[in-house]
Amino acid sequence: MQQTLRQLYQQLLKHYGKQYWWPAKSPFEVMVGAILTQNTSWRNVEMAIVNLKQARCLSPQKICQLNVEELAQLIKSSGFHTVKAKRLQAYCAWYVAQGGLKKLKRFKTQRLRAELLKIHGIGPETADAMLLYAFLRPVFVIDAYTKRILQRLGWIQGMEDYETLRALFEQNLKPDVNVFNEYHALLVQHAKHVCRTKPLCQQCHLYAKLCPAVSGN
DNA sequence: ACCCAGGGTCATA
DNA sequence: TATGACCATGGG
Repeated sequence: MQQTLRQLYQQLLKHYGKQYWWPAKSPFEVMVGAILTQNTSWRNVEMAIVNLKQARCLSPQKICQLNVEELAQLIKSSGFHTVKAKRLQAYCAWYVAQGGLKKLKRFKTQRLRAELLKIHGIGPETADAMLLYAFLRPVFVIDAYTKRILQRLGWIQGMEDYETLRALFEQNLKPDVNVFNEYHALLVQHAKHVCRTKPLCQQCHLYAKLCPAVSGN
């Protein structure tokens, strides 16, 4: 499995090139984006972030100070805005209470992950996206795309839970922040180019290279 | 008009 | 523990 996961990475990288994630100018912007993009296309999130910047509200303090209705209006384009406004404030309240980025960077990864998961509205994927793309920790982010692609390749059943899949990657790859960064981004990129419904896409260049038995070659 | 997107929480059985 | 409802906008 170590070899196949590595081959998948090489194939994706060769085909799509580097993705240079996360599209944000600061760690805090990554964190905000991670919450806003929950079950939402990145397009809609970008508009919300632009609104926050124009209103000069893209800081933990400002987000805490705004009332929820105002905040919800600013992020309206990202969908679920009433829910996400609360989540942003819950996250920023914690962020400020912990003393900001300098203090948080001192946390060990395990501890930081556990603390993030206690925050209302921060689940495993959002926490891991923050850990990898904002805190630069070697944590592999699993999402629906990752699961679907592995299933199409015939490498998993599809019933595995989040932690099982995360362990699959983390235990079979060297803990390299740059590789984990590109790998997850490449899986997202690839998922946009393959059929969502059909169990197998014959034209997909990956299958011939990675599982000839399945692709029929 | 229908489908879904870079999820998470909560109520129910 | 395991489903299902719910949150809601914008683009295809």
